[in-house]
Amino acid sequence: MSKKELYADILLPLPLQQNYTYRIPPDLKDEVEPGKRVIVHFGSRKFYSGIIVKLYEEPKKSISIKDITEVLDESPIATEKQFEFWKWLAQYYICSEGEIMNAALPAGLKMESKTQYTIHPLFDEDFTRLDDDEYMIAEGILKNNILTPGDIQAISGKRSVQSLIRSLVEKCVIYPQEEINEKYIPKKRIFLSLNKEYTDKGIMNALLVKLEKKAPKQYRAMMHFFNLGSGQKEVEKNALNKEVGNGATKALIDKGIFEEYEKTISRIPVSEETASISDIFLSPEQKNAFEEIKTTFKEEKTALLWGITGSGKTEIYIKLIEECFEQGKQALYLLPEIALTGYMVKRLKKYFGSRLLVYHSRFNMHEKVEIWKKVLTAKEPLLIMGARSSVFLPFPNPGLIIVDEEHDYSYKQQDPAPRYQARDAAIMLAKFNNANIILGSATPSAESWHNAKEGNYSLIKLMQRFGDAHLPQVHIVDIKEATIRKTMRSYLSPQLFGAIQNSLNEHKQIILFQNRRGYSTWLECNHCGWTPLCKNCDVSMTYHKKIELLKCHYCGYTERVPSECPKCKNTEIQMKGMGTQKAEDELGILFQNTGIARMDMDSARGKNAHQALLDGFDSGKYQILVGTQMVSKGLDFGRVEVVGILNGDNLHTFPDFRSHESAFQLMMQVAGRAGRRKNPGHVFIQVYDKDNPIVKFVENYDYEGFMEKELASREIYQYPPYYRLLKIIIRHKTKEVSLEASFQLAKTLKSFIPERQVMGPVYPVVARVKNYYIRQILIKLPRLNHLHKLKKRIYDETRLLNNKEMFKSCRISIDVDPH
DNA sequence: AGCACGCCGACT
DNA sequence: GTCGGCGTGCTC
Repeated sequence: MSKKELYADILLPLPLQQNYTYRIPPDLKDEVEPGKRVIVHFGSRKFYSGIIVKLYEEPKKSISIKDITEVLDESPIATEKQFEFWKWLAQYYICSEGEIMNAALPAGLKMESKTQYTIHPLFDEDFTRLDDDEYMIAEGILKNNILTPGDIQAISGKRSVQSLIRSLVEKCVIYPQEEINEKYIPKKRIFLSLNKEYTDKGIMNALLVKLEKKAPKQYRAMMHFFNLGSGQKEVEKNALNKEVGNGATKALIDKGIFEEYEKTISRIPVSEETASISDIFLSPEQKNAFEEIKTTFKEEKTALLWGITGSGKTEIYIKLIEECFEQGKQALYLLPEIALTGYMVKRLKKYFGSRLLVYHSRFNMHEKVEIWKKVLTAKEPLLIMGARSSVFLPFPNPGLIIVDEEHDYSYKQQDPAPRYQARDAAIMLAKFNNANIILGSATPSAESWHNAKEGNYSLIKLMQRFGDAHLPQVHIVDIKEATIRKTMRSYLSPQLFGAIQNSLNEHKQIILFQNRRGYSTWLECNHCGWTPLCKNCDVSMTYHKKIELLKCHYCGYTERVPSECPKCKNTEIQMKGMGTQKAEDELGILFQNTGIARMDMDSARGKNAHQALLDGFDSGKYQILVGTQMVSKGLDFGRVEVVGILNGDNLHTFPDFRSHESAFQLMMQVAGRAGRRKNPGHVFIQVYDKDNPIVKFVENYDYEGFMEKELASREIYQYPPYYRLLKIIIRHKTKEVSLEASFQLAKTLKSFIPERQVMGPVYPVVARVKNYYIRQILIKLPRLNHLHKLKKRIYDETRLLNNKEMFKSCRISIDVDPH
């Protein structure tokens, strides 16, 4: 062991621009290792858990270096490979490594100290020198021994308690203390096993004979023990109690027949494989695709699997996973978040059983930590099905990455940094690990399609529907005409109405798509045209019938519905536009005695609500399902024959360069829900503009035709995939400052970026959110290799602007490859 | 991110 | 004149 001092660079889960150096005290020298978590003192009082990224003997020139307080882990919880990956992501998405780590680690592995107050050791219980508030706190601390800042706030009833706390500490009443606790708690259960002397068969038999006569309950307990344990030598105490009651179990423990002990158990559910992969037979087309994909992998290229809905992509994935398993490696199967709740997981569980782990946001932190650790220590093949954040799992040896529904925008993280695109991150992850990667979609993104056309990816096609299934027929319905002719029934054209009616008569099911949630989109005064707007944001409020409130979909602010127009005192306020709630209501009137379910962010909230809705639909409890985008993903119902898109003209709330692409993808996706089994389905797209070119492409299932046209316009207008985008968002509490800051920044940017590539500054579509005025600048960058330098320059310019006196309180964020 | 310090307006 | 608001800078 070297006598030199040892130092470590610690990565903290905070948006800090650099790592911080700590000294390793001699007694911890043997415990430290890159990848292990440590507790460090950071700032004036707080303790945090950080990760050791590097150890070295020469200290950096720094004024003061603190010691590491504690080493948390016995073995590393992150790998050096991950550090590389994080570093690349931080650089690419212009954020700090701390922010990446924050997104990567499950909450259970991150710790932060909490301040608590105890009785001051010098407290003399002299209350006369205290004022009223101080007196109450002193009483409280004597009663409870420990108070949190929240307790102090509650007792005093004050909003701000800092000065109160300061004076109490000065007067030796309370004493601050930092408490840091491991958040992850292993799940422990009490188990019972036979005491050694009873493992002898003769003794056990004698005991059983005795118990059978004298203590029938205990005899039953013994029998259950052998049953429940099913050959195992131990059984969970609770399980036995449930069968025979506490008394018998206790008696057997007291007699010394059972030994009682605590054991950590896993939260990861165990499941059996119920189907064999060798029973999957690929069609000639699938077989072909499978071989093409393997050739692609040999060439170390990314595979793009373009397969129409129902063409059997999943079977190919399963076969690929099997091959990955044969090499003893892990496979990652990425899916959009909501697709993970459904049947996809169930379907793969059949083949992979306990070798399949699921990872998404609805798992609690304890479960996530266990999955993290299981992946980290995986020596055997594992399949992880997960949402975007699962690209951060600590795979020791990933062999295959599947990005299904590759075009889905939910792969891009929007708001808190890091604003990463998980599909792109997955490609990088594969590169870092020499893993195979396949992107799959029925409607590949413009980016991936372009990459395939350029030869960067290999394109593999699946153009036939599996089995006897046919593609549903698409009907474009002109509701402008129907409205003039007054043949509309609520929001349904006669064609769609008739189809629903027929379908119901034949006991089939219907899915309707409406891309707005809430009841009506906005309210409007009949006389003066006044519309209620959110007081914090520049958007109109949406009426939600169930809660009878107006709600802002941006900040969540709610308001009562006005009984009269505040402008002209008119009491006739009309509801305009339709949301899913209204659609549900009106359908209920049109189709009485019909089960109607609504699926949107409001109805599918909570851990099980989404699944309950789907189960209800699957079991036939509901005949009609009406919903937002949620109904377009990962649903597979055999009895759906009719799919209706109520308003095919404006699927997108905002016009942006991607709105055509996403409208096309969305309609194709929704259409794919119909006729997934033997019966041909029908898709009705209601439009006001029957010449809408996107709808025409959908009608003919002409993906290639659409993409050709779309890419041509992207090239002309310099949008992705031909150019990269960088969106700079400037926010400030006052309008003028946000204006001036954005002008100055745009001017600076134009000094080193060609002027026509700097768009703006402009107001975004919603120019004020949560009382912040927003401006944005869009930068278009040619697809060159040396973008890191340019990005750095752009970032530096934003920092420079931020440092100017006038713009100190501007919040500037950069979104790389925005959506 | 959290916290301390410091500078301005509304109260005793 | 103080209290408490927020804006600013720093954290190994």
